[in-house]
Amino acid sequence: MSKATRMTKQKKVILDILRNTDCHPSADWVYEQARKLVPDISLGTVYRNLNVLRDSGHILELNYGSTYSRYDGHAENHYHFYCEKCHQLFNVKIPVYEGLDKLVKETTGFDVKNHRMEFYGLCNDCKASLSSSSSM
Amino acid sequence: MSKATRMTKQKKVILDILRNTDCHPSADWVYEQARKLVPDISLGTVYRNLNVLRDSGHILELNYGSTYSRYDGHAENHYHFYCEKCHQLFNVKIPVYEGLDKLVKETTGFDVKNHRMEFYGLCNDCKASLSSSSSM
DNA sequence: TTACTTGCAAACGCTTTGCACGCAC
DNA sequence: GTGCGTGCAAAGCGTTTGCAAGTAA
Repeated sequence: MSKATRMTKQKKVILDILRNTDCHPSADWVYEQARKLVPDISLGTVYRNLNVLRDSGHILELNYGSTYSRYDGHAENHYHFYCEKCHQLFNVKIPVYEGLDKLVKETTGFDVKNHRMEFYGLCNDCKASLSSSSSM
Repeated sequence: MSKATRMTKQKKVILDILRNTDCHPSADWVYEQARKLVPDISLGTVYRNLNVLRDSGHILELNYGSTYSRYDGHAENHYHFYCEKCHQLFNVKIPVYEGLDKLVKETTGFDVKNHRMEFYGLCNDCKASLSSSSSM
């Protein structure tokens, strides 16, 4: 399906970083981490590889909630929660409703391949810091 | 909840445009339409008002699927379908699962306020143009 | 009158890209 | 050896913002 895709040191490092984190980092964060292992890696290379890995289905690009994309090294579909105060992304551990794709396919006639769902609100820490009036 | 919010000619025009279209336009498209009614309106004003209207809950900002935001003048929650070929956004007419917010609230403990869902795939036109091999 | 809103244009921030060199295959 | 991937830096592009003038309340 995709082009040759040569496995370079840089691409391997980027994929490893994403696979071994449970947060949903920005391209810049990945770049900072990658520099510890490949000091002369460039930000352009990070972006290029993130796009390649996204296109080949190895990672997810999450582009809601803020002005920049975040990436997720776990490509199986799952839902996310976005905290509107601290802007963190969390995984939501409820089952993915596969049947929804079929329902929408029947309703619209479109060729539905997958779906995404994001929940919005306040995470535990931010909820607490609000209810205790001002925390500092 | 929000500031004074003065009703200006510009803000009214922008809201009217969004209320009276069934597509999900970009800021630039809104700007082009608004110029027909207020010729000397500026793009900065369009962006400022879109943000004000979004913050006051009058419109939705949809920022998935591409590098720029689209806007929806119908603020009640509903789901969307994004065509990966022609990049159009469509409304999906299935009921909104309000219970999901409660489920996630119970699962995570977070203060869940709302959720969004987007389906991805090919719309009817793009599906047809693919199945007929190459249309040109 | 007051201070929110505007038009203009410059600046901003994230992302992409052109180029020549380097390296995986 | 071939041509895809890289580092570097500049450009691209959607969006935001500082400022002085305009205008809704």
